[in-house]
Amino acid sequence: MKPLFHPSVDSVSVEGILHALSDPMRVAIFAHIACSPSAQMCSNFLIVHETNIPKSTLSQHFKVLRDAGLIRGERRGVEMHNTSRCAEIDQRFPGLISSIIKAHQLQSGSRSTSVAARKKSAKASVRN
Amino acid sequence: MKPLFHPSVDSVSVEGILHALSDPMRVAIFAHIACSPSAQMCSNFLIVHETNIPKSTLSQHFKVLRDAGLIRGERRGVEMHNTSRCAEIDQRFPGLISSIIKAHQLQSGSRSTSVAARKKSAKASVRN
DNA sequence: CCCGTAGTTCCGAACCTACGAACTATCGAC
DNA sequence: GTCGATAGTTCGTAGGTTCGGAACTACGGG
Repeated sequence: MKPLFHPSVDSVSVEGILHALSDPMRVAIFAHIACSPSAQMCSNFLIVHETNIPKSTLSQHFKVLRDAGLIRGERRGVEMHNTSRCAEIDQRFPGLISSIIKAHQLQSGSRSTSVAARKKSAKASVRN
Repeated sequence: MKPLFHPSVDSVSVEGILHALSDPMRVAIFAHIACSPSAQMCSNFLIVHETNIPKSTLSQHFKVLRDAGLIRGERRGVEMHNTSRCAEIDQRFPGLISSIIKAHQLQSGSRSTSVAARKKSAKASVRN
């Protein structure tokens, strides 16, 4: 099988990171990985079971996060172990990731909006 | 003419901000506005003259930044004055904006890549 | 070898984005 | 007032991106 692509630390771009994290599903996933102490496999997420998102979409989201350099994926037998690359990135862009995560948690704490609902409201505001 | 839409401070979302700033042209514009002490009208930007981007595209970029709650636009006669809403946002998401701007400057400082070239390279990496 | 599980790839439909052309609004000159 | 220039917006469309179902690959267990 094709080996997974991971960008080198100094080829990750701010735009790439911001793009990857500008999706509610992906920030949620990334926040989960970044916060958890141990590696996580793809499908063991609250969000995944809450929203029963299709596998293909999920796979894409993980790919985007990998391509942005935010996470590292490692095949372990049949399943995939994902770990955050926070430390590396923090060295290149100090404080970036942590302040995004902090803001994300602040938001999801203060609002009772679900992950699914959030996306629509974002698009609705465009039409004004 | 239709009055400009600006979201209230507490209806701005992290995703919206990240999306708006995940475009090289828009971060550049926003960084310029955020750093400059006085209001700026639409077309007085280095980037605009460097890349001679069409007006319609530029207008869209400004709209995205406004809709994300990052800037405030004010019609002053025939031209438009844009000011950053950093202070307001910083109150809601402390440190978010400043760390993004810092990262952006760090990147554009260390790399000699032009704004125009950056976008392509981001897309090229997807195909691996 | 066969089956179940975990992910990936393919592809069509829906959605988003860039930019030229046509439009609106305001100011200044005549 | 009307003509023209300037600064932005809106519209339409071609090209690109994303979502998700169906079909596929990889590995492990029985």
